[in-house]
Amino acid sequence: MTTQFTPAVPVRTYERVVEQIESAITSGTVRPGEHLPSERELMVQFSVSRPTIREALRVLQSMGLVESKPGGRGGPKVLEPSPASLTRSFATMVRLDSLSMTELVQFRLVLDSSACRLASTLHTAEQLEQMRSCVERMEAEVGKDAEAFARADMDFHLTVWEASGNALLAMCGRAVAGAILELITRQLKDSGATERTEAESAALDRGIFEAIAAGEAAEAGRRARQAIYDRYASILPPSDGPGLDALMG
Amino acid sequence: MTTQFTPAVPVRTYERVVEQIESAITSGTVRPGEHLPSERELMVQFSVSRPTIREALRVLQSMGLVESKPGGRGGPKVLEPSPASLTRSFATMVRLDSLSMTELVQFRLVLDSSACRLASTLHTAEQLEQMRSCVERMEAEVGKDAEAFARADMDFHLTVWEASGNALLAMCGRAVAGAILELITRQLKDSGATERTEAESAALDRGIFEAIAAGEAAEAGRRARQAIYDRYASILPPSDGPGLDALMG
DNA sequence: CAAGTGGGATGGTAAGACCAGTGCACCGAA
DNA sequence: TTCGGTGCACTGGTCTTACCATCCCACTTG
Repeated sequence: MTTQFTPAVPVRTYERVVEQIESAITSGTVRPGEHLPSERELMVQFSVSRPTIREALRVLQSMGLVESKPGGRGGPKVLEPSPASLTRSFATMVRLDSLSMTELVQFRLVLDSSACRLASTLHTAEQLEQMRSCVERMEAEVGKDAEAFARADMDFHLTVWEASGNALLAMCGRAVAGAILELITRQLKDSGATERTEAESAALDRGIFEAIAAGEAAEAGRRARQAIYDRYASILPPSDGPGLDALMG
Repeated sequence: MTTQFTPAVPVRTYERVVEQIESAITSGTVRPGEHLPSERELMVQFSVSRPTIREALRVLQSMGLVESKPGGRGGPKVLEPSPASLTRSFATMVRLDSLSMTELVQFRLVLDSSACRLASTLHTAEQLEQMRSCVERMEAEVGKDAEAFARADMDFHLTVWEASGNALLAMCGRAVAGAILELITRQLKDSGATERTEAESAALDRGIFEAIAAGEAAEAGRRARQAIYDRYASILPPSDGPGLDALMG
């Protein structure tokens, strides 16, 4: 025997509770909508104290797996799967990492063009109709209600992400678009100079829509890239140009 | 006055503690590597009891923001930003069936090919050397140490993501790769059938490396796409084919 | 039979205590 | 003087107990 002892890593009690409950949920032993035993019941079943149970429940809650409410008969409720936790993780990462505007725009360029390619072949008739509606709303609001225009713009992209059939792409797209929007509005409050590009934006989005409608994946991707580039390149430091250009070929 | 009372929503004490500490971290008041006050100190500063502080810390810990170890002078340590929490979210969602493996692979295909394109033009000499080293490590471990091979493989992609110059891309890439790896290895434990593709994987990665080294962005992206496709298409349900094919053009 | 009231269970929070591990400072030996 | 070991103080981990606010349900009462 070659002294193959495994390190005696200390394992937190509440972590084991988390593991067991988590696997009970993912394995379907308890289904969404059902209730776990109450804290007092769990502390008996796990042979641990209530604070330990509670710490475990807090972790599960922050993962979006369960929800605790007082009173309701029968303890913590198992929630429906939801992207809330992923969205939050993504958002905190974006906030935490002191990302540059260029990185955000670059990332969105990647996501958007891919989503458009996918949407070109995977869209449903209904989604296509919704895209058309959004584009028309944009065109109708050019130069009028800036907020309504922005909303229509966002709705268009939401629909595209939806139509890509990839929930991950959709979630990241929403998160990064939100982050960009936030930074932009903050930045604009300093510098002024807002609209005037509305007409161009609407035209770009219509171009994307038509490529998607025609099912021309490559063209849709190209137009999406170009749209992001045209819209945001001007607000990025010129020194960051290579980063964007590398993706434009 | 039009009866504009806001609902007296009960707010959990530990949630407020989480918020305050979280904003202290995201705002940079405390930096990664630094220590928060000890639990006993925090319970004085927040005027709450220790269990409340601990529940808040468990939540922050599950978000990957802090780490608690006994002894070390000065309380919980603030961690470097890491994709760990994102990785876990991905894996959990797939296990809960609210995300398919195909979506995960598709997402990685998008990220990987973009990262390779960027890396082709933005890489430093040092990073290039590191990539070469990883590829050679892979080739040396073919058919030998499976774990060392996997590590070299992962290191290669880590370097590529690093070289892309986009921290967001890198984080998401690491997260999705980690999730895929975790899910795959679990799946393999059930089905057996592992190696034999190691040689092919090494060859694919070498191809990517050479395209990056040559600065051929488009070719690097194409090869990265192909590599993901070849490696994972076989484990995905054939009905999900269109999703991947749409990106392969 | 309906409306209101009470009880009982739940989660939220607090206070106090003990244990095990860690790091540092101090002190003794080389 | 310097190196090494020992002890102490502090940390987090866990447990116990307790009290409060809330909520659901059943029972009582009109």
